[in-house]
Amino acid sequence: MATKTYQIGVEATMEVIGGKWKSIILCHLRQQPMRTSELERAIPQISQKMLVQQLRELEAANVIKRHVYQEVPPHVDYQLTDYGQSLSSVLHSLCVWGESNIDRRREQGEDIDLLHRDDL
Amino acid sequence: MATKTYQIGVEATMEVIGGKWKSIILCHLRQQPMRTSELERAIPQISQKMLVQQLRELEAANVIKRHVYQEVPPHVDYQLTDYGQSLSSVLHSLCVWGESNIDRRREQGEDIDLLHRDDL
DNA sequence: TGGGATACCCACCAAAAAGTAAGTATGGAT
DNA sequence: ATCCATACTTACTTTTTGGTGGGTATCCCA
Repeated sequence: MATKTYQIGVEATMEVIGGKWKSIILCHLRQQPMRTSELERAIPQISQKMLVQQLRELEAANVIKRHVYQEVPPHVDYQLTDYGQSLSSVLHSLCVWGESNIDRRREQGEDIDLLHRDDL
Repeated sequence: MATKTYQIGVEATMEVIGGKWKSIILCHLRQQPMRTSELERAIPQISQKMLVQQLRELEAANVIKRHVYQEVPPHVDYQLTDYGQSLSSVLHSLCVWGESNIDRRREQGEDIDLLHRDDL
């Protein structure tokens, strides 16, 4: 079997949280468990297909856990695993830097808006 | 002019450091200024085209600076701007989490290798 | 005259990621 | 019988990203 080789740690991190949607999903789940429909509302630009696909990949990477409530209509939520919690400070710093980036660009005259700041 | 709207700060961060290569390039530049050929050696999987393209985008985002030495043969290097430096702790935490992710996977029996740890 | 070194740039093509729109399944309420 | 809500799933298309192989420019040196 071939050995998988990384040059530098960040490569492995980006396999887990990289891509257009994963870090956004994780930042939301960092604050509280959320069900599919809540995530759809929190991330209005995402398609249902991408949301489900990204959730499956995050589950496979063991950073989130899918919890099914035995109810009708169906009720499912997603939350960080303990391992996913270990990403919490990384995710927080990603949010905070983005906020400062937005502030800076706004000061330079860009017409730019941020709806939710990360408070925790 | 349309207002650009972000839901959450991490979206803006990922515009700057997202994609397959940008965070890797930045992690290398975090340690010291590097010239094109050094970056090529440090990131052996990247093609010349992608390297140049990503460097241009990082320059446009104002996180790195291109420095031309007036010499023959040509000599150029890239370094973080002051603003790029503000990403330093984010980049470091991305490297460190990746390292722990690799360690964990190795403990679980994966055949996996990491060449360079982030020491600073 | 032409080769070496460095740092590109460009045209073209392939692969991967993402978007769209529709369909499936469950069981309760009307 | 039909509809509702939720949480998917699938087929198909478009967009984005990445790869290949070439070419340009400079000046020195043999």
